Amino acid sequence: MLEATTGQGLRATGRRMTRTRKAVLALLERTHQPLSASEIFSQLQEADVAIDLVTVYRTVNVLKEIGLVVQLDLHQEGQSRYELKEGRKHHHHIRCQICGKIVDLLLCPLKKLTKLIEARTQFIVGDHTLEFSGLCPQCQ
Amino acid sequence: MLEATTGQGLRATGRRMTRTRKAVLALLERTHQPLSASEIFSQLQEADVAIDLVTVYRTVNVLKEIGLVVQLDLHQEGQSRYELKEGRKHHHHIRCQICGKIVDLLLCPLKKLTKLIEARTQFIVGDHTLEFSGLCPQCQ
DNA sequence: CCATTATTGCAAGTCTATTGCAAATAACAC
DNA sequence: GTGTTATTTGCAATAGACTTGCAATAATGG
Repeated sequence: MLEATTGQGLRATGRRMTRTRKAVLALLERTHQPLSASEIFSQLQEADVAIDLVTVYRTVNVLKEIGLVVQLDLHQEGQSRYELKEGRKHHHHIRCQICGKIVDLLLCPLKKLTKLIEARTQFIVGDHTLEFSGLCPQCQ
Repeated sequence: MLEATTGQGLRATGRRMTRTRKAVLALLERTHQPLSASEIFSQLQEADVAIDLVTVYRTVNVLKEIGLVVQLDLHQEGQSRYELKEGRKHHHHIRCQICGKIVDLLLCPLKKLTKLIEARTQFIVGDHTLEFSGLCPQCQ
């Protein structure tokens, strides 16, 4: 059982662990692709979990706020995707331009670069987005 | 005068250099920030150039297709921005989370990383997005 | 200048995501 | 378990970015 589904993080912020939130977390747990809100919606429908698309949006936002879920804005997709955080290290992704498959890149090369950018621009760097797209082995 | 506004790139693809396309190119030339479609629209209105928002969208798409303009998807902005290419080197940006100022980063550290990703994932890498956000010197 | 064909403006539509509000339900005290 | 209360949900409506259909307009080539 996911630590998350016991609801500590939620209750600690005055929120409740509900059936729909459990269902979204469980779906994200058994899915190994970052999912969009509409994908979460339709996959839960197929699994006979009654949930409104609006509730999906509200749920992923809450899960993001309490740090259980990460929001991804992949390269020119026009929609956000969500994946479980679950103590995983910060990482990036590559997405196949043809079949849409998304693969994790288990690295982030940007720590040194962040220092360099801060020195050059005088900004304080807060966050970054790094996403690749290309052709996966099957689609080449 | 911008090379672009003479229209070779357009005519070479069976397209025409029109007053509105010139106006969009000229605006992008004199503006040193990447602009969104709605910003292009409103700034042209202020400059008394009659143009429809729909035409702005179609124009930036054409300019992107013929390679005069680059489309940026900045970090969780929910809209695209456009900047002139004009022979400039591929580069990335940092955006202030408070005032929205966007500064060019005149570097791209990803050539070696691209090779590494191709070796590890067997993808052929086609493109990437790398955008930073943070606090600019004035907003700190 | 004329004919052809690309381009524009307007209206309507699509898609992602958000908000208001009444009804449902989880958490908690008893 | 029962009841109370605040959170959460579903539905409808709305917002914002962007696209499409189509008739009217305007740029090019002869």
